[in-house]
Amino acid sequence: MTENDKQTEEKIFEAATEVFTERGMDGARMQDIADHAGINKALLHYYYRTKDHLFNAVFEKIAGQMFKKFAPVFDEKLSLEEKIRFFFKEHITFLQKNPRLPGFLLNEINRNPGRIKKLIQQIDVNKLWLILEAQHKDELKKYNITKETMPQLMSSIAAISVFPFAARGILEGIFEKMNINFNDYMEERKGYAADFVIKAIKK
Amino acid sequence: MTENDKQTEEKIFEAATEVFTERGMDGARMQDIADHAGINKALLHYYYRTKDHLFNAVFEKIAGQMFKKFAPVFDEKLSLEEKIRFFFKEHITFLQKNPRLPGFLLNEINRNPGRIKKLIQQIDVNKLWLILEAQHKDELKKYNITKETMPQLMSSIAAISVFPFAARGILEGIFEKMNINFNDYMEERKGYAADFVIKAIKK
DNA sequence: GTCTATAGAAGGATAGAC
DNA sequence: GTCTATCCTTCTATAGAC
Repeated sequence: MTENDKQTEEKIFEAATEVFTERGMDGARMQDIADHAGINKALLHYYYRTKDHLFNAVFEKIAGQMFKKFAPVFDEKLSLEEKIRFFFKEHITFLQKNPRLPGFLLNEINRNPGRIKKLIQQIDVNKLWLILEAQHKDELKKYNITKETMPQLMSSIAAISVFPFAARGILEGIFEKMNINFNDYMEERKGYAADFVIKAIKK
Repeated sequence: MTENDKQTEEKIFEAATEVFTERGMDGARMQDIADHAGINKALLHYYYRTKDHLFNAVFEKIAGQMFKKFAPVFDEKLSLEEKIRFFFKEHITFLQKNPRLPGFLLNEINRNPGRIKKLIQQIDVNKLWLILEAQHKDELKKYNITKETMPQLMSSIAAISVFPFAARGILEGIFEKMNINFNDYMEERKGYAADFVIKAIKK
């Protein structure tokens, strides 16, 4: 693969990411992607054969990025409370830089749940619980966290972080009349969300 | 409009709701809608002229239903805590019966934020706050709720209720390995979410 | 590797018979 | 009001020249 190859393939991938996240698989047009990449439609097929191949490449990259963002929580040598603060700060900051990813992913997974299966299969939830339990054995006694309520808690944390971006269009519509800026709201949310969750789970 | 008209138009609308919520505007096919309605493609155009008209009819009906579900909270003669319990119970029950609505709405609003503007313009957020304040003047002192933090709180409540349905594909993938049933999880969530939020906002 | 031109299929919309 | 047949545009994908 020559240097020039690399550049073109890269340009196509970036253009495809742009267009797919903006319009979704069904709404995206190969012509539009070619225009964004500043090249010809035929070249897309030369590098990626079909629209489906190109989409899958983009989807898997983005889905991978998204899930990776949850990982550091299980490595960091932080208290449970610090981990929660760390997560919201990092995750929301990531989403501020990639605000369209949540809507894109949620939608495409709904259209085709099988797409995400492969990625999810790699996650061993029971193992993650054991890690958390080991890391915070004593600390856990201060919180209402059990293996049984983990799904409720985890999905609530994800919801609080991800939902505002997925529902951005609605929120901005409402905020408009209250003179609230979406970015200010998200900035404030990093701390609010952490306080909110920590308070909720304390015994 | 004859009785027969009514039946056909109704059948079309129901079929369109089914197909649009399942595949989205871009992914839906007029032929598919016609098949679901058990009629001919040309009839769709006879009743709704274009795909766009038909979609808008479906979208506005669904968006209206969704927003109406938030209204009773401001009418009910309940304590703040009871209102929160009432909301999660009612809203999640509604979504259990219409599990694809969240994903559909969030996605279509992202594709075209202007679509929801008209509906949102009718909501007077400042007035809603005044109502809440009047209804719970004394009670509010026991909670960390101010006009300033209302957006954070409201969006968190919506998130906790709506997100699991929008992310259903991901959650079911994860739950599968833990032998958790999505419906059981949602049933449990009605109470969990209420406890969670009430705890979080108590002073 | 990149382009132009075009094939081939799909899908929205309409004409016209009944 | 409902159907069949068909038009016409759009879009993915490929052939073939350079």
